[in-house]
Amino acid sequence: MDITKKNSQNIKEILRDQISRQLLLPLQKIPSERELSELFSLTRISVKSALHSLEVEGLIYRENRRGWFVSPPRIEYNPLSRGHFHQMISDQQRVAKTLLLNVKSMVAPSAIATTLKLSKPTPIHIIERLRYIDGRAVLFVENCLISQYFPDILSEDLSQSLTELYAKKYGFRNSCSHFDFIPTSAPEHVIHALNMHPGQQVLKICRVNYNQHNNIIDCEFEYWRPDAVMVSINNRE
Amino acid sequence: MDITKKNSQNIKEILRDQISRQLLLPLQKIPSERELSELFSLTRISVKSALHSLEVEGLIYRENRRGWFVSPPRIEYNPLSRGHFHQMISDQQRVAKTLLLNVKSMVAPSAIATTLKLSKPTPIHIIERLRYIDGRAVLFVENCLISQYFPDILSEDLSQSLTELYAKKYGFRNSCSHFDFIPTSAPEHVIHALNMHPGQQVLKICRVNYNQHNNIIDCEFEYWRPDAVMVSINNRE
DNA sequence: GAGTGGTCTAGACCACGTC
DNA sequence: ACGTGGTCTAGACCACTCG
Repeated sequence: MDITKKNSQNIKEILRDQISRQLLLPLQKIPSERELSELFSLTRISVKSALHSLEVEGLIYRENRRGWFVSPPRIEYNPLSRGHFHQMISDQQRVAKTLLLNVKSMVAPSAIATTLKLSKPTPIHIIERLRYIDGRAVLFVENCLISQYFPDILSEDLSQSLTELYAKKYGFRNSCSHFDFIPTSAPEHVIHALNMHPGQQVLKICRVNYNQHNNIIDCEFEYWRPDAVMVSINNRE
Repeated sequence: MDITKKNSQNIKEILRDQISRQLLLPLQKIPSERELSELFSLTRISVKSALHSLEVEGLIYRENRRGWFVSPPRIEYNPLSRGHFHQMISDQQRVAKTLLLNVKSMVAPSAIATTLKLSKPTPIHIIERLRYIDGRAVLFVENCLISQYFPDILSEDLSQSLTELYAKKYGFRNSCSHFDFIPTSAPEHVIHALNMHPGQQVLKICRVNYNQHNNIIDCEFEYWRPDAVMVSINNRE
């Protein structure tokens, strides 16, 4: 009876249902907004709003101007475990890939200087990388290294695990890290690298690393597609 | 020149600016969508989309059909620290309040049975509470207690800290907890209690608690307004 | 060039909150 | 009773992706 009333609920239920029955599979494309609006006799604005709400739930995601797709299961991210990215992903029977985007050297701008607790102008390297799971770009990572601790690091292969490189090349062990997890939106260059659109939500993770002498040696900003991840922590006392 | 082109960027910048200059203060109401659409010569749909993107960023929030408001600073939530809710909030110079909404007793439904690792039908109590910071409802909490561990608990004051009550009345110490943090949307009754609208994002936290004998005694589902909180963790090794 | 989502207009009615 | 956001129509053009 109320079919005309709550059409946008309708389309949400049907898509949710098709996803849970696996008629639509992870990474698969959903029919276009125009097709859906014909199918359900809705305007594109209404369709868009329904899709948007499934996106927030984490069931589907967007690639900018490419279309809507079904989200794969979330990765469990455990900040207290030692493994690095590729190991974490393969432990969960998924395929990881890392792409080096960009390397910059500069004096730390004020936001980063604050995070690294620098009291005077200090040279840093910024390493920008893009990480894929099962071929999908889900994570943009920006590492900010205090240059003096890492002489000659730019000549290394920077698509490998940096934590491992720190240990092998410089003998640094991670004695302590601080993490912040913030649901927010991402800066322009991140949005672009992830094929997202300004105004979409990400999970931002700020991490500050201390070596065995309790010096801050670098910090890391991670921006995750919010449907791709959940944070999992075990607190033993 | 491009004023007609990117109006929705315009309104975003101006509101962002007014918020950062504190011309608009936390908890203060923003002019209505209709007023803004006149001010900026935009349709309400465009205004709504601009507001929505500031909402995702965490700068403003909505109360269902009441209007848009400026977000106060985020609370830092540290899952590894022992303090309970009221202490955590007052440590950050903010004012906490807890409201008991509802108490139910039932056999654990399957989703909760899974979380509590129950192998057979088991009676539980569900305690639903709403938590306020500075007068704003930001957190819906659902505690699921395995009844056999907590005889007669329903006669206690359930708006106090449950962790403390567990210790005082039953001698339980928390030996270990497991946390999951998930950006997603919330069930109907949660949305309603938080004055939110279906399809809005929340930060969902699932917590499972073990006592000193390593038994799971309860679990907790928290749903936070996503602009109200950041998760903060220190990992000492 | 065809198809996609992103943005936009100029209205309308509804459901709910507030007074 | 009035103001608020929530939903919706029926179009349009733009920016980008893909083959």
